[in-house]
Amino acid sequence: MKISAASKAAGLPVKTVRYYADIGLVSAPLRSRSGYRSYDDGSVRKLVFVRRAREFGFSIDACRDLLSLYEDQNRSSADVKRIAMKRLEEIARKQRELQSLHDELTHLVDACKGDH
Amino acid sequence: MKISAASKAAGLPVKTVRYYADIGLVSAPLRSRSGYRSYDDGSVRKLVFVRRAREFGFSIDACRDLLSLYEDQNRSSADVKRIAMKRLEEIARKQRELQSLHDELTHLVDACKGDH
DNA sequence: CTAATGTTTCCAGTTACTGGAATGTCAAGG
DNA sequence: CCTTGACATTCCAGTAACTGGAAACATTAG
Repeated sequence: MKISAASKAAGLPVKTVRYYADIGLVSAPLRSRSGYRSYDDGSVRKLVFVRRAREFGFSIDACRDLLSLYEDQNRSSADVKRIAMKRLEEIARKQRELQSLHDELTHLVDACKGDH
Repeated sequence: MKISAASKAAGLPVKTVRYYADIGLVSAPLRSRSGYRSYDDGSVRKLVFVRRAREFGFSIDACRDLLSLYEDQNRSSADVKRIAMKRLEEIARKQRELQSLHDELTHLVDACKGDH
């Protein structure tokens, strides 16, 4: 799969996919003879994961940590769990905050139902 | 309320609060004799709103739009509703994406319950 | 009164892209 | 076979939204 197909599948701009490869976050597993990046399903899954994590404010470094959970077989189970749990707490907090934002906007919309 | 109290109440760094004032997103309603920014509850509420919106990837310009909903009395009710509804759709989408992220991490944690 | 802490402005640096130029590759049509 | 157009490459510069730090003034605590 060439870069534009991968970028489409991941929901990221081509530029960003190339950038992620440059900084060593998610690299294409190989290059074609002519130098084109060639992505497989595994790397696309990683790109999707990074896109979601980034959309919720996780830094590139945090994404690096999270991706390493998938890849580092030497990491202890407890270690993996600790990192993942910490992120889950953040996500739960973000979910609550998102709900507040949602409620505030809903209230705004409801206020428009009347006449004001 | 001076800037550090406002920043604490809003959950934003002092630097960021000052930055938001600089770019005219959320300004302190007045200055003390000595030039200190003086915030009231209304501006703190705006700061909290912006913090939440920013955390979910709304741009500064999008925040500007949303804040104007609170302030522009001349804006038509339908107009307000249209903008707010559009943002609500985005929020709903983000909620679904956040859930996917949550599920992926939960799966990771569950996989660690065993032995691997 | 003095020391510590808080605030100001200003300017430079950082993170994470994003746009654009110059160049190379490849499949399809004439 | 040739060329045209879409897609790829690298490299470098620019942008958005902060973030850190210096120099100077204000306020408060002891």
